[in-house]
Amino acid sequence: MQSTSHRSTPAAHVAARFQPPTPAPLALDNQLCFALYSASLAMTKLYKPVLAPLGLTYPQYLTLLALWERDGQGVSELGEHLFLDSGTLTPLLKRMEAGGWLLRRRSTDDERRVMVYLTDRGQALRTQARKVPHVLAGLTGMSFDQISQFTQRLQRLRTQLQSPLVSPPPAKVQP
Amino acid sequence: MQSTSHRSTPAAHVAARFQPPTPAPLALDNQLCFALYSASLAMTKLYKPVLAPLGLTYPQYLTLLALWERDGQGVSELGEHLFLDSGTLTPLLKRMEAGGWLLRRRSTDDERRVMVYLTDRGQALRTQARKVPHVLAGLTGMSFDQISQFTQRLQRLRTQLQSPLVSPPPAKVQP
DNA sequence: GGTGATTCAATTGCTCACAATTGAATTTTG
DNA sequence: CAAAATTCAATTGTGAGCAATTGAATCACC
Repeated sequence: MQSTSHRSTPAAHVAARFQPPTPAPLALDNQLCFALYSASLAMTKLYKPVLAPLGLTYPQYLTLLALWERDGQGVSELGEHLFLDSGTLTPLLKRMEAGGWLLRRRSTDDERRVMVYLTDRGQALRTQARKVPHVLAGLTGMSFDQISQFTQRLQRLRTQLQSPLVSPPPAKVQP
Repeated sequence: MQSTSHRSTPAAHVAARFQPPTPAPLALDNQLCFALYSASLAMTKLYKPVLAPLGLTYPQYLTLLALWERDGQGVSELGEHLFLDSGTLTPLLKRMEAGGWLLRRRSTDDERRVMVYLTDRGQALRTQARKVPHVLAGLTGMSFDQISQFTQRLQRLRTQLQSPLVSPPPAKVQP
């Protein structure tokens, strides 16, 4: 039996283990996207036990970071900072409101907007959270400087991904 | 009204906009975790329109990459490669089976195991997918070398996150 | 060779993440 | 000012991601 690809029955698949070695471009370990994806999942898993005692999930913690930096943001404003949309934030914020971290109040100026305010409890947590980055920095085994540089590189990547280049600029005149 | 923290009523929060500037360690943009998280989301969004014509989601595409590299893996074996567990993979693989990309067959050797085999359709897609990394590389505006280096850095980070260091080794004798 | 521990995938329940749509509020235009 | 377009958050539906549990199959040990 050759390693060519005439295998349509389930039975034939059982022996189907050998195939021409995957050319490097498609190997999982050569994918930037997979390295990013799996590293991000690993980071979430690392944060989980640190945040669980505080009663927070990872995206909820990020939301608090954004609110500690600026209290009283609208939902979409918050979404711009966190790169999340209302479909994600609305239920998340409702859970956080139920948990007593924040309040959601419709703006009096513009009743379409819903403003998000930290409660005293949400404010107070900032003190507790101050050690979180240090704990995590310790867990990564990276120096402060390494972390800072890597963070900046990822921010640049994010920016590039968000405004992707058109590979060959198609000579398009105005329609 | 001072910027101290006696704000318990909703009304008081409406004016609560000014606070002592967040010390750098808690700023969203100084968090490695957030840079990683948001870059990963941005990558997923970039892939979406590229994969949608193929009928694949991003995690499904990663699963195919793993299977193209080695057909006929067990669920947990696949999970080790993708860093995902059965709770994630089982429904994902069922959807992919329903879509005709792969087959799930219980192993005859060990009936606890479920083996995953590509169908002809799943195999055939590899040819189509060959251009995907190039398309994406183009969109990132990074050179092949830059991509490769960044990928390796992220893999190292992932490894570090997965086996975190214990900050001060607690002098613990055997119990 | 039986039994107790282990190893599996599957399931359940919860939380994101996002596309697409809805409906209300606001702004722009005629 | 009234109609049309726009801007909002919320909702709906789908697909992850994972902790915890279940139940079957296998293995280890006596």
